Amino acid sequence: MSVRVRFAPSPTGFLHIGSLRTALYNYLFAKHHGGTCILRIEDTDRTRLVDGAIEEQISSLAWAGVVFDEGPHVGGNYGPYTQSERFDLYRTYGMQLVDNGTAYYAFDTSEELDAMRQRQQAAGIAPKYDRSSMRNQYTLGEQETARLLADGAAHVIRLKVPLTTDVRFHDEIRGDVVVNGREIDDQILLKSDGFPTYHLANVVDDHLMEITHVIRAEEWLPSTPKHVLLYEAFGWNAPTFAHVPLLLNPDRSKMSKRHGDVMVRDFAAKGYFPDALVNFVALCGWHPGGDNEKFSMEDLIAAFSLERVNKAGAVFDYKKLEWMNGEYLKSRDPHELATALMPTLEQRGFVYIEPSFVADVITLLRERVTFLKDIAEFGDYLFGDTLCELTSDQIATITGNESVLAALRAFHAGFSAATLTDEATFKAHAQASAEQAGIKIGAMMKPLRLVLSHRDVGADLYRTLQLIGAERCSQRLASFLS
RNA sequence: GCACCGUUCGUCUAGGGGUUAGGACACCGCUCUUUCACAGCGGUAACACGGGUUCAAUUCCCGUACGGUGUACCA
Repeated sequence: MSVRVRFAPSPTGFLHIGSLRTALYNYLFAKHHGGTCILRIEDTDRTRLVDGAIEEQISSLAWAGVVFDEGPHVGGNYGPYTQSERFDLYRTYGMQLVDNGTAYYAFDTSEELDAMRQRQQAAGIAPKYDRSSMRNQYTLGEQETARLLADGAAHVIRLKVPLTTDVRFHDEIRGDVVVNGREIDDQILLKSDGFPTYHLANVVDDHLMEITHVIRAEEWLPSTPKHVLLYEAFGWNAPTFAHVPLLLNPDRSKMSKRHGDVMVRDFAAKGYFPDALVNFVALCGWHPGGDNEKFSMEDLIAAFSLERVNKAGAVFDYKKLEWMNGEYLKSRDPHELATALMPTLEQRGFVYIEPSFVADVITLLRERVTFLKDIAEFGDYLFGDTLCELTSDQIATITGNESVLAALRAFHAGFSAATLTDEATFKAHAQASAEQAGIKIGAMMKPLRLVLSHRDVGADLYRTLQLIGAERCSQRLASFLS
């Protein structure tokens, strides 16, 4: 049987980084096994829908390289892939359970349910639907139930959980899990608005779409027994379950904003490379063994297995992610990077710049920054002639010492395009200029850098001057010295 | 509260009955260097605790502690 997995988000907002990882694991698992990866939209909570969320999530996923073989946007033989378009299906299947005695009608109002929970809390017992005292098919009797239904009374369908039998299932990551029936609530399957809850819709769709492996976040582990019960009630075989560990905040709670970016689009906007993010996030909770940490999508697909997914949650380390991004920045082809940087440069007003020049600048500066777009800022003195303001400290560094100024004048005086033909010539000229003013070459370099770039730090000066070009260097020296 | 899941350096992790417990990020130091970086070299730093089982346990079992998740007509 070929592998079929699904990623099933709710369109309630932007794509969360944790969701990306769950989607990624599904994708990797499917591709590793030559299987099918499906996108299904779980929009059964009509109150939480967010406009445009589906499109945003799909595009965030696509940005990261997670694409689907089936889904609302690409079609497939198991559609529709949006649950609201499968509305009638769930009622039909829900009724099937009522008919076979594994689910039942209940008529309680939310106030009555609240009161029940309060009573239970006061009595110190776990809040759970009390089938024997609430208003449902069993306490009301068949006749009254039929009458209420005929009157169109608001009602829900609840799962009839066996009172004391153990529910057991195997999780690929966690092993065998056993939960006693008395711990499991009579979950609502069909809400009074006619929509299914997650649990019903999820099980029905996973079965109908022939899902073989349910790979989802650990937060679903506690409700899995309900799903197992549902499969049994329908007489269906349950898929294989695999609950992946959570992504965590530094305080080890479930990852959320507050501690940093959590939406995939935030990472994209910040300038992370999609493959760096994917590489990093794949390694949060999974490791193929060995010392390698760089994995392309192809590598990940080849290496991925559920057996090597960890059990414990992983704190999301933004620092290490930055390092990872830097690694990608350093290993990428400069010409490709130049193309990617062009829009940013244009935004900053640097137009008519040769891509090959940009590539040279990237090669020169990329070891010093984390993000590609940082180069537009960090190398502004290379791209344009409007330099940032010098601080008073910086001015003092240059003009505070008469010898330094003398060295700069000497440097300027003998400076020409020929000075930059090779590094030795440049060095010799700088050396001579410093000596003439009676200072060491080291004492002149920083002031020289400041005059030409208005920055304290930067790349190797010889290469920097070369890229600025002899003419612009001369102009900058002249305008400062005058 | 109850249920479930988890616990190797600060963080991500490798490992696995006998190891100097390995790597990476971060941090510190050194080297290189006109600066900042990069790179190279080196360093600090971990098997939560208590019982078993065993010749031997960080590794297997059981408890405890701690943490997380769940406990909705949300997913």
